Amino acid sequence: MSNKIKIVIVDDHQIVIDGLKVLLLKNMNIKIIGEVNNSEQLFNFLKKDVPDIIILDLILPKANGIEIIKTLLKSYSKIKIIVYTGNAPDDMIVDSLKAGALGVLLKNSSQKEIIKAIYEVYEGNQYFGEKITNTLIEKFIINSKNKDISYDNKDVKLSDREIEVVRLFAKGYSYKEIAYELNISIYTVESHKKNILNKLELKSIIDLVKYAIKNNIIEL
Amino acid sequence: MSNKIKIVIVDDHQIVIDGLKVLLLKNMNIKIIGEVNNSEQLFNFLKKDVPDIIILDLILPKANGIEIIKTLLKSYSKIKIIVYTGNAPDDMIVDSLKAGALGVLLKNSSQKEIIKAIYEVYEGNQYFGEKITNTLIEKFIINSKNKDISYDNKDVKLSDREIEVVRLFAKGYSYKEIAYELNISIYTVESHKKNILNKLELKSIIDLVKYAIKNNIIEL
DNA sequence: AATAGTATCCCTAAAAATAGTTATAATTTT
DNA sequence: AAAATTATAACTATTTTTAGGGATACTATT
Repeated sequence: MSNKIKIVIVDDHQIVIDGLKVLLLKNMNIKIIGEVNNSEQLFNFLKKDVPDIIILDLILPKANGIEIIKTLLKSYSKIKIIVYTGNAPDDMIVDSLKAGALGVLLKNSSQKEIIKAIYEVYEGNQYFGEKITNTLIEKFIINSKNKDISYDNKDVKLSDREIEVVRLFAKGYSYKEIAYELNISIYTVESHKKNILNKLELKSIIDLVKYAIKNNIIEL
Repeated sequence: MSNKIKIVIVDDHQIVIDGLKVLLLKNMNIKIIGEVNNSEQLFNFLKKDVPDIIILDLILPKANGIEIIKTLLKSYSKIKIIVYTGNAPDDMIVDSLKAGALGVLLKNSSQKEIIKAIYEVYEGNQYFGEKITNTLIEKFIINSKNKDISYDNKDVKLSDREIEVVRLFAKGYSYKEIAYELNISIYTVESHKKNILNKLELKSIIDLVKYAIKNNIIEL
């Protein structure tokens, strides 16, 4: 290998970056050209230098990992993305693959696995860490076949007002309380909720709570 | 310092352990005597060797960090605990302090901070990482003053059946669906729910969903 | 100028959830 | 052996939520 594989690490936990650095610096074919803690820093960095591979933590503060992947690949379609995640829910991992990530590693992966993932992904192949369950891969295959269209629709954005309504629902407020809090009619709250559920293709308030947590609208 | 400070690291992400090891091994006064990935391994380890300080990730698979701290301090009251966490919600951090943790570090802490935390906590002092907000500390102080009693009550354990009911509620099932799923009467589901809410001092299903997520009963 | 989206409000019937109680058999703990 | 907990079941009245509609005014966007 004449040129080293250029890598950027994106993780909000410094210790993870430090750990990865120590681990990857041992390898002569790999060069870490950047380390950033959030998506903003990442996009700023890319203006200056473009890596072959980005190792991306899916769960970053105030950012949606899936959105990052999509935005990234729109502008830099040649960058290979390895999702490197600790506690991300299965669905999110599946979504990241659908968004275009090539590799998935869990944060309890061994050194060997990480290196292997980098080589595989560098060649343009998919790589799944050992502990990525078959269930998850199946989910991905099934979903990617028949749900590719509906997935794009999930790009919908809620209006400020709607987000406010979601926030209050997720905090456990009733229709009545939300109406009072926002100084609007109970009917309006109903309408908002119906619209929100439609937009997001969700079924119930329970789903709304989970959505609110996933999207940093409320704190768990 | 004649004897080295003995430390055990508890984290389900190997990379975090690796990172911490590299970082702490530079320091001559500190010795890592153990590294484990979950609470089971931790308690097994402690049967053999007891450290001065445990660096504990609050969010571990299938375990409640707060419970770990309480159990730990019951049997090993001299161990100092530093909570080392990435994405744990504020309330959980507050709870960990109330449960007896001495230090709190976020995973984006600098090396200096980590070392400082270890020294401080070793001396028996509290230590909060730089980015621990004042709001959080205030929360802790306020809560610890007037809510110490009600906190102890939170030690309540749900029965297996109750956990099952929580799980289904948190997945968005209705009373009817739960009754059908568990082959019991809708009235029984009602009773269970009422008991659960009472026990946990929760108000609504929304709270139940959050409880289920926090306690790893469902995946987000 | 037409279209799409946002924010607001209204109505009703049916379904579901809640609050307040009670009760009983079985099991576990003290 | 007595007390507490668990799992089950029941009833009723009230409140809340859901699932169907429709409707108007304002703001962007095309």
